[in-house]
Amino acid sequence: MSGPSRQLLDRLSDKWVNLTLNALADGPRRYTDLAKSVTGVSQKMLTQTLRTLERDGLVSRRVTAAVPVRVDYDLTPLGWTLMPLMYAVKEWAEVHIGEVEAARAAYDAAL
Amino acid sequence: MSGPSRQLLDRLSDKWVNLTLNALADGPRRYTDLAKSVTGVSQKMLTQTLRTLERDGLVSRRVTAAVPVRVDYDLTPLGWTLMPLMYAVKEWAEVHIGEVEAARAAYDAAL
DNA sequence: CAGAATCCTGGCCGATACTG
DNA sequence: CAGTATCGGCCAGGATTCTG
Repeated sequence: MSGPSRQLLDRLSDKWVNLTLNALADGPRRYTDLAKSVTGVSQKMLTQTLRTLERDGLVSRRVTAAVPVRVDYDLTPLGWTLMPLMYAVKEWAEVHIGEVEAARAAYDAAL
Repeated sequence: MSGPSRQLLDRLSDKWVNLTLNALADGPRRYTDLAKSVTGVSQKMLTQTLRTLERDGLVSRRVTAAVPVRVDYDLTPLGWTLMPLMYAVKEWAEVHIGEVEAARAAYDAAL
């Protein structure tokens, strides 16, 4: 595998992409809400991740003129086709973390 | 989401994990074969990725005494439960790269 | 063949300050 | 509120060399 789709896979493997997409699974979220629900993300990385996802057509950005301004992010139809896969990976991690930790313990004990 | 399963998700989001797991989808592979089929990976990163996957119980490492030595990597039963998800993500990238590139062109044109 | 060990650097990313 | 801009440290990871 190489070429453009390989670069896209690299992007999907970014640390914050899965978390951001999953945070949008329940519908539109405001910027500050995302910052809170994506644990550990810095302002810079959240903005950078959202910009990239927007440019790639996975996320939409809607600005509501007001004081202060309001910005809502949402998954696009294309983004929705990816979300189940991201969710499945996240779920896999939660379901199998116990087995992984057991494997680590066994591996470390064998040193 | 936070805690141990979050760390595991971070590891699954590593750049080389998806590619390495997918390279093992068709059965056991030798180290050098993996180095060739995982395009762009350095020896250091391949070894590091394989070690981590082995420690996490996703990949097995079998050494055959010979001159020169032979090492085969394979998915464990646990690794096999994750593989379909990694494959689906890789497939998604290949199927939707066109739409993503179109979205990028549209985004850039709107500047 | 399958790594281990070392050195070194680009760029990722957090922290901080500022703004419409 | 939702960002942008800038600076600097730190380390991921490439290149190289060496070995069982």
